[in-house]
Amino acid sequence: MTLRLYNTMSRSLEEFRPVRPGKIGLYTCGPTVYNRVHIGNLRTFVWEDVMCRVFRALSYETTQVMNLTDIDDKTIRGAMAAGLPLREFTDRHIATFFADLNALGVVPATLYPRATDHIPEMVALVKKLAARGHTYESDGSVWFRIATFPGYGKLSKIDLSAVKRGARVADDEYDKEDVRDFAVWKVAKEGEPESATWTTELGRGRPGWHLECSAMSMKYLGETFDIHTGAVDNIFPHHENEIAQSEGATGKPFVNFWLHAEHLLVDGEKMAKSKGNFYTLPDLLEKAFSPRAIRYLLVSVPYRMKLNFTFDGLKAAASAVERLESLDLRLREREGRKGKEEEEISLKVNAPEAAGGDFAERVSAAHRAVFDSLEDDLNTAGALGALFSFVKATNVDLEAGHLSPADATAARGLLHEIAGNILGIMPSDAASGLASSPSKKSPSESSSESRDVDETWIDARIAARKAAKKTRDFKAADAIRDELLGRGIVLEDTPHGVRWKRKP
RNA sequence: GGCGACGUACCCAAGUGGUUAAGGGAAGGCUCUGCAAAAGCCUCAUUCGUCGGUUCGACUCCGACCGUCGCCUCCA
Repeated sequence: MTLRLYNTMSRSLEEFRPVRPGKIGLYTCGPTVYNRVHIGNLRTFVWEDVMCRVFRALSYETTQVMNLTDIDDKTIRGAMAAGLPLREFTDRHIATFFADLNALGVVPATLYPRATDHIPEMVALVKKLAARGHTYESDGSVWFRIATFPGYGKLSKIDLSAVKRGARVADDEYDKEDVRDFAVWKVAKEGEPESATWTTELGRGRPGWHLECSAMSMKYLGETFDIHTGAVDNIFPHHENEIAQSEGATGKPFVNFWLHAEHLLVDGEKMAKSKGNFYTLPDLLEKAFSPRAIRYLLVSVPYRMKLNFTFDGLKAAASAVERLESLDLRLREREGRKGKEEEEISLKVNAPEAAGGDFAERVSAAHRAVFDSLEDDLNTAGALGALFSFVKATNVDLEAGHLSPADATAARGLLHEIAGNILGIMPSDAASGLASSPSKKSPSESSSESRDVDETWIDARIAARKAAKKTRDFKAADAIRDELLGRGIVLEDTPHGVRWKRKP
């Protein structure tokens, strides 16, 4: 199987070919940092994270650049409302953005360039466009003249000739020749804060939206690079304008593969603050859902499908994650790390015919099945299906005593490789920063109080309960069980002894 | 109006021109257990929105229709 990706430009599945063998240059459209990102945003960022992990697992040396758009109308408005300098205002939102990514176990991008750190690059780009005759000035602002770029509309397939050319814009803020034209440089306006104004060769003002992505992507990835992603709403006008700016300036193809994630809906509707169905990550964590369950839900629907977010779905996701963790726990016990008591029993009971080579083959078959799905346009749902098929088969073997400790180790290896390293819904060997259990604390401030009920105390209580059971004092035993439950500790009696876990 | 996505069991969802239509959740049953809980197993769509067409054969290809959602203005 080879990697195939759905290219918005061609509207078809294409075999991926990198510009430079073995390497991938990836630009993932990042947030405008004026508020807390919502779970719809996070769906896109988590998808992009999985994409990077898959690329790296396929041995592509992947450079991921994600912009932070920290200058535009919204950030200016926000800064003014907050009474803060622009930079200070956007710093705060960048901090919560990273906190959210970290809480969901997103592996950081290679680079997070900020628009305001690239004013000179943007000015240079505008000058390049001007030199090639793509711009005009009006009232001190600089506009991109769409009419000079024949390919305009090729990504979105929107036929803008339907829009009346030369029509005076209903927009009373700016003057432009053609409704389709867009600003690459906006002249400073009355009342705009000093902190959001730059004095450059283009005058006093600020860059237009779109420009930062062209300037920064080409700076860090080259004038032609492999993959550019975002959500579907970016297709027009954002990405369309990026193409115009970039190709207008260089005369070269800008991007080879355009990938776009579908939106997340809540209860079948577009998420909107006015509808009361608007959620951020802290909103969900407060409801005691684990980051892993949230991530599972986001990953369980392939990126080109709309994802209908519901709390029922989130509960289902939490259960699915527990199934994976249960298997991991059982495998760990089979590996014999949980004490000699179990060891003796297994020796007595099983004398297992180790599945050995057969089992190794099953593991690699499962691995192949998972990657067949992932390489098919990042089909995460198919990958999960393959993973869970393996989970079921492994449970059956485990139950039948057919797994040797070495088999268990191999199975755990696969589990952690796929669910951990690739999908990020279990802890991986590489530390991912993904919290294992829900907590009331927001990811930004991780006060670790109440989290740790002392383990030696738990063990002591379990021992006491065992003693009580031995004397058939079930009342006392049950009392201890309830006591532990009250502290969030769930006991499980298994044939091999008691084990416990924290209540999810 | 223009562009686009989607419609598979109670919910989520993969997938294929032709042997038994993945998987997860829920539900029911069973095993285990002092009782529980947890866990594991088993069961759970003769059928893939509707109607036509192509075909020896379609859920999968084509067309129409119905329905849901989105973009076309800021938006992940």
